[in-house]
Amino acid sequence: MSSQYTFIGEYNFVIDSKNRINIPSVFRKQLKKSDKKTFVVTRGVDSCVWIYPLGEWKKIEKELSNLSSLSSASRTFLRNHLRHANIVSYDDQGRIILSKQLIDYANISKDLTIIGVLNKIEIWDKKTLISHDKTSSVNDDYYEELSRKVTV
Amino acid sequence: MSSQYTFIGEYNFVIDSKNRINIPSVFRKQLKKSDKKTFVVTRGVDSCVWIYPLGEWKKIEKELSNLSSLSSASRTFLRNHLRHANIVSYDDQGRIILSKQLIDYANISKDLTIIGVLNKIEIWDKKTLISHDKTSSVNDDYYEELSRKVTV
DNA sequence: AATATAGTGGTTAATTGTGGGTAGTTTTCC
DNA sequence: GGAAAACTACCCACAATTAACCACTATATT
Repeated sequence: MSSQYTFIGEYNFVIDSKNRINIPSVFRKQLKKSDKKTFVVTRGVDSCVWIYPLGEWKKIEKELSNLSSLSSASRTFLRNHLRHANIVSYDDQGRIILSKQLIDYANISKDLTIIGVLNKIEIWDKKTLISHDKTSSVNDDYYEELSRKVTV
Repeated sequence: MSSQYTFIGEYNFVIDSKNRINIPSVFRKQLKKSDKKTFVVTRGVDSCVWIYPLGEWKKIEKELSNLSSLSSASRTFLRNHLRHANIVSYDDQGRIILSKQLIDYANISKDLTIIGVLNKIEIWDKKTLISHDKTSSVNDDYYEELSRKVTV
């Protein structure tokens, strides 16, 4: 499964009093018409928020839709992976609204760091990311991410 | 078979004294003209209520009747859940009426949690879901296999 | 210098979720 | 059968949230 998106780089932004966050314009420009200015926002594996362009999310959905509701483990898996996701479109200024649940989950207060990770975008609370960087082995994270993308 | 619906996310609502529950507007907006503001409501396999858009339900009926890939035991199992289905339309405020049988089955009192699961919507009693979350096995082998396979 | 773009902050208007009323219909029970 | 109760299908109302605009500043571009 290959992606046409190449989100890379790191940007510092803020969240405003209405829980709006700006998606960097360089990322927005990569969206296709079929994405309809829409992202799917959900929990990341670490304490961050993951953002997918709609079309990229649809690929994930396709995989998920093969799971049978007859299996109890499948049902639980589906629920747990879908319940934290939101569909959001960005406004004329390029901002999306982040749900309170995700703000809590990612420990977001004011200053954010937005990171492009190929086919998805990560939103981190700035301080949380700094302390996460300190406590986690950079190499482990890097290879873990790679293992998901590349089959060597 | 993939669906055109993308029901995802978790929402907290209440049921009122007339057994009306609101369908989240983000879900309602996805309905097509051919669905005629109508859902099919039935027993979920867990202690919850499953809701399908009318058009989606018709697909399921069709599959059920001619899917030979399912064992006869599976078909019987599914049928026993789906036979409790009833057709409901939502009112001008976006609410449907839930039957007493389904309210009893899903153990619904007042606070609800509504979860989008791709092509269907689950209605849970809030407390029931919380205790279900605790007892559901997310650590069995199959669940872990799913986590590895599906890159969310 | 003038123009355009990006990020941030507000204001206003529309939508959403929830509660209730009522007239008509169906069901229940004696 | 007929009265009482329960249930529908439409209404209206309203607070709170959300979406749609407008405005300002700073940086980049021509």
